[in-house]
Amino acid sequence: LSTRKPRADAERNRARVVEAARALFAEHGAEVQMPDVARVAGVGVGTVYRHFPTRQDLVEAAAEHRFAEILEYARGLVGDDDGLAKYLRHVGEVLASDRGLSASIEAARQSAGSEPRGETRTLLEEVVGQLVAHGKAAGTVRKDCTVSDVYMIAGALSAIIRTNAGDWRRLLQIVLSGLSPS
Amino acid sequence: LSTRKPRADAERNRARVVEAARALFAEHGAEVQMPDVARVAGVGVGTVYRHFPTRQDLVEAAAEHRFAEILEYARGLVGDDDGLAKYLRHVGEVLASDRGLSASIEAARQSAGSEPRGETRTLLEEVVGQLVAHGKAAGTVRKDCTVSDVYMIAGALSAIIRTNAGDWRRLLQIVLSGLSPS
DNA sequence: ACCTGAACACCGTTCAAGT
DNA sequence: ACCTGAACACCGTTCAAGT
Repeated sequence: LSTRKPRADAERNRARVVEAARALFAEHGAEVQMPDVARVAGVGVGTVYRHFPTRQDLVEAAAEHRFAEILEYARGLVGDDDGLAKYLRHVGEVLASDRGLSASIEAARQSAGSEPRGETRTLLEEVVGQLVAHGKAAGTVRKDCTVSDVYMIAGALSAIIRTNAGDWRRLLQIVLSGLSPS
Repeated sequence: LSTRKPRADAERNRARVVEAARALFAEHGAEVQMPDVARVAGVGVGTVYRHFPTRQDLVEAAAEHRFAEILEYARGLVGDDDGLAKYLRHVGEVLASDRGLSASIEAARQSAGSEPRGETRTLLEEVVGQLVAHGKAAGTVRKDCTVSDVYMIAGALSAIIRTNAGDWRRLLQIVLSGLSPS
């Protein structure tokens, strides 16, 4: 795709839309409406749709910095024997603090066939693989644990947090116990 | 509330609506529309709303027989040392075979403060309590396991199944391992 | 090139009119 | 007493007109 210099005001508007979306989704979750985002961003609805063809695209863009944040944290855990446990706890914390994020994760999965598209997600998968591998070597993680398991568990935590279906820390505790070598 | 004999056609219509809803929700999941239910049931939309004030009420009514089915199965597990594991596996099977059911469970949780209202759900809670207690006595279940844990796990399975976020049998395996005595 | 916001489409829900 | 379905409300998305 040919990406030529966008006009200055277009870029500014795009940034404003993402910023408004971040704030609104984090506080109110997925029920935020597009006209609201436009109003808070100070642009017309059409502008929102120009930059993000669908609501889902906006939700994902608003969640992107959270993934970057999580990736950063995960990198700091490489080499830690309890890295996987700490990683999942951190994911839980972030999800619990940003109501829009779990909606984003879920919705992204609904649409895409095989989910993690985007630079950040690919890198994240790599780092999580290292955390799993290190845990196995250190004897803190079961030999049959996979990166897919970790994704699925993050999805489960996300669902429990989003629907308020219970104490996510308790679920994490159970799951981590299940992932430890017998 | 005063419940006086409803008219015969009203009762017949109600049954038709539930029957149509069961079939449609099970096959197409939560995206089924109210006018579709009305059409398949052979009644007007207004009639659907007369019997079920809100879409959610209809979804729950359509899911009721599944809960009854699960309760029945759970009763047969009382006294089985692996009752809890078998119970959760069965819940997974049912959820995987009825796309509307997990939507129902999730949505019910969204609305109600403390979820399990209705006769069946109360009885179910009782039986699950017995399964947990028996497992502890038999040494197949951790001492700190609670009925809430079991509900939360069912919720997690439901979410994974509904969003196609992974292999629910694998999640079940991990969680059961986590609930076994160390 | 990009922006705006009125208009459209879709679907849950209501209610005036019928039997 | 209950049923019907046209009409309303709401919200995601589009597009004709503007700059």
